[in-house]
Amino acid sequence: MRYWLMKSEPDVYSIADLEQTPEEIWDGVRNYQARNFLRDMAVGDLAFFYHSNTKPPGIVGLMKIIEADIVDPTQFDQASQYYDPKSKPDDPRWRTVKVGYVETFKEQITLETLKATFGPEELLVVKRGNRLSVMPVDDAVAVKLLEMGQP
DNA sequence: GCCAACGTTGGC
DNA sequence: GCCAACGTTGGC
Repeated sequence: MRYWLMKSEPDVYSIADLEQTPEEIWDGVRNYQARNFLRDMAVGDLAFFYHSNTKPPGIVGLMKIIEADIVDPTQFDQASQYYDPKSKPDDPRWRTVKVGYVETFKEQITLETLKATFGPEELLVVKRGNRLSVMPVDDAVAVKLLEMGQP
């Protein structure tokens, strides 16, 4: 079982939205490195939900991978902002996962706290200029994050 | 609103 | 295939 971190702008999609659903296809990722990480995910993996482009940014909760290797439907939807005319239905370019809500942390772990606790080599999200929206999290770091989120 | 840090595009 | 220009992400 592996741990991951996945970013979303809460104005677009927040952990409160996921809690209401409470499962969702994680669509709209259009970056090859992030897609490759999505491809490596397996059912049962846990992922930290990170709110980006908000004040303050940080980890707000936990979700689990409930279905792996899903074709992202938005790539064929011309009405979607994620529509990709170069992707062919018989050879979809963008695959993703379905996530399920697990919990919202009592307190958000802010980016400021993350930077104070972890180095960029431990946790990629604290690295300056990092734009990757999906990334792996080491077991040891994940265990610490879970402790921080569940005081 | 600014701008660093990329990723993508397109001319050559 | 190179690389300048452009666009986007996302913290500040």
